[in-house]
Amino acid sequence: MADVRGGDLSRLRQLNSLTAIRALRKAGPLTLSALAERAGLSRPSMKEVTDELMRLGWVEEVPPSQGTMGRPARRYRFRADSGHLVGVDIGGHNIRAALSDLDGEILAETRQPVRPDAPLEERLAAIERAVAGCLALSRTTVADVWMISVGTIGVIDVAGRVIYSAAVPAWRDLDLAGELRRMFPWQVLIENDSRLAAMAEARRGVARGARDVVFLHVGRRMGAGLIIGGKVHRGFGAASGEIVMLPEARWFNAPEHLHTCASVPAGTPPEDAAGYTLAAARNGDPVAIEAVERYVEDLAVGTAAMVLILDPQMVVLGGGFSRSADVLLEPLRERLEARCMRMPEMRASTLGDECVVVGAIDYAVNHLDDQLFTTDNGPLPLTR
Amino acid sequence: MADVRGGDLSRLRQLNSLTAIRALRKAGPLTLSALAERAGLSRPSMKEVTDELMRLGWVEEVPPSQGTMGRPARRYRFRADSGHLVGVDIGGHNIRAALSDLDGEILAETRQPVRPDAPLEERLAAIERAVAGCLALSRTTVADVWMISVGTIGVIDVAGRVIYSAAVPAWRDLDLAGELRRMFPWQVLIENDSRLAAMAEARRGVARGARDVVFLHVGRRMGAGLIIGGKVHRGFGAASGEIVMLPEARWFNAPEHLHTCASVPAGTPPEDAAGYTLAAARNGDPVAIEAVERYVEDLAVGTAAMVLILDPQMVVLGGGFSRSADVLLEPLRERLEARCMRMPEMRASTLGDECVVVGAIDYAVNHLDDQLFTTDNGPLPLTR
DNA sequence: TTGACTTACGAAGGAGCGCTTCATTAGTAG
DNA sequence: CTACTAATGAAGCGCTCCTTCGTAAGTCAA
Repeated sequence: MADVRGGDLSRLRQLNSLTAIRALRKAGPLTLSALAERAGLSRPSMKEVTDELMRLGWVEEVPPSQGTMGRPARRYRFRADSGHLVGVDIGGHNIRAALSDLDGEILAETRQPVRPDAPLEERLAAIERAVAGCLALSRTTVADVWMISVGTIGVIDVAGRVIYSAAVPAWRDLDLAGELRRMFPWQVLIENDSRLAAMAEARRGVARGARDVVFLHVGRRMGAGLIIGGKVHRGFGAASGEIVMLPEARWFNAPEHLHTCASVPAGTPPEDAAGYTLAAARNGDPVAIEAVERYVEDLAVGTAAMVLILDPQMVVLGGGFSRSADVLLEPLRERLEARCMRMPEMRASTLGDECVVVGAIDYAVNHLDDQLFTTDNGPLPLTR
Repeated sequence: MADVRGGDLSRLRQLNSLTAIRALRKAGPLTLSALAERAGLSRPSMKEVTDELMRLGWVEEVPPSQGTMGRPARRYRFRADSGHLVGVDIGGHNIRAALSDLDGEILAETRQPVRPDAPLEERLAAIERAVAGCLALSRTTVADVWMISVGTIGVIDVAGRVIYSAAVPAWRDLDLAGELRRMFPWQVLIENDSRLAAMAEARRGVARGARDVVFLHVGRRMGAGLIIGGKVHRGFGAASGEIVMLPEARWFNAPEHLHTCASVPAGTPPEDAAGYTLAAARNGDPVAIEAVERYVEDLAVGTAAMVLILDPQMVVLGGGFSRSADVLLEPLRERLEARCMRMPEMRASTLGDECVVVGAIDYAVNHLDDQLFTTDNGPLPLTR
């Protein structure tokens, strides 16, 4: 409804160009006839459209497919390499970066370890190194990149300023968007990491195709990301998904059950304790099993709140502990069934550690699509 | 993004027609020049567009405004009366109906009392009487109406079947949409009453203009309605907003604090007890004040869950008890401030008892707008 | 009442975009 | 080598919007 606007003939051409681009992005290389049919245009018209798109660098010809009847048809494909996107995951211990083409196809990935208590400069330098590494790996220059999309823990306000970050002390009150704009001459997007992970699941993970998704980040810290109507739901102050802050939802202290389980041998480093408990539960250790049960019991309360409030199509279990989804998913389902009106589908994430970087890329692709296909902004967003 | 599609010249005209309609709906009667400017068209083109719209019955001329410089300009207005919408609120004790024009301007309203335990036939007959009354009052015929939009308590599935309704026994498992289609030859919409009330607040009430709104239905029964991105959020199985089902959210039994307050004289009918307590608290009765405090304490938990999860722009306090918002709103705000990361604006509903009927109308208008302005469906949705 | 000024109207001519049609071309199948 | 298939490219048409310009219908001031 927002993007109905009138205009002259050139607008029609713009619309048809975008339709063509979209069809090519979705369905790979297409012949002129196929493209024309999909877009509802005649072939001669579509020819002009593709000619223009080729001139502008959005589309290129590929060799015709062989072995077909009749004269071989030209085929066109979207030039996903006419621009590039960078995704970054700023975690406590690691900074991951990835570079992708405009389709979100990942072309290079790097990782830079960083101490959680590293001062600001060190952390920013690590980001710069990670991104530079990606560019070098894929032989891409700064000018080839259009957008950088960053995910980080904590609450980031609408302007890209870090409001709150329990895990990374140096991060608090930082104008992250400003820093990034200083470092890179690209459009800057910033989002909370749980929301980006949710995005990744909804676009290429186990929740592909679902419009309303609740993503549970279960790990040493708890978090949640919401996809509503196929889009990241940030909330008015970019503070959505913070159910962990509500004591009655019992998320905040839930991981304690796993960390302090009596089965864990003394001297286990704290970051390994939960993993140990989960493994022990898998192997039948009754003490560990009980700890996991208490954990899931708490986890279920906050999760039920989200399910009851939103009635999502799917709940995805992600985050560090989701490697133990075999021990967690079934008990969680049982407890939710007792609490919820309508049970959503429940699945475990399969994307692993790259899930936030990948989500950052997907978020950028989504953003780009909006810019391209929301016909409001600007004349026509085609470049050379 | 979903509604970018190519097309020929007629599509451009369609786009421009819709733009004109939208401008006229939003900004009242406009001259040709004003209209052309808003739509970004030249005057001659806009003239043709309006000519066509007048031929089709969507638009009509009004007398030119006087006292202006230069030759008086023709003015056009959207003919909101070229179609009508019916809204119905099926409550436990009352059935309300309203008839509006396409702008949602209410032209007639009726109310039919009905016993909560009335059998199905009686209830359906009351609906029919209420609607017929509206038509008679406004001298509208069945053929003038396009759509009926119904709000009712309980959970209604996506197909319009009542899944669950604690308050109205006869309602359970009813194919309400089917019944309504049998009764009226109109397009049928069904929604939960809390969601419709939320819609009313977001379109014409205290939350006007807000995109993300949490509406609290506080009364003898508790409920919630969500507006996300300016639209009613139903959830995948139309079961959103049911936080009352979660014991830990402490909504379900919250009204008990008001009903069983020691200040209430013996013999007070149960439906008046809460009102009595709230009034007593307003007058400074310490026992009642304490009961209200306990009530708000519980109310705040479920509300905080919604605010933390969604981070809405605004929370609206509605439902029967919202008449006592002066006693409730401030304490609720205090408790939320202690729990939430970012405080949403908080307001009390002002729409009163008609809020659900009005919301039903607004929902229908919204739906109509979607049909009109989502350029996908059908050729061009213009009628005579 | 008249003349200057302002603003809208309506008709004419032109440009851009998409459509249909048809002869031509480049393959495969027998 | 011929028949068949399917895409190509050019020509001509119609629709929608644009610009331009002379005309019409008001207000304002003398």
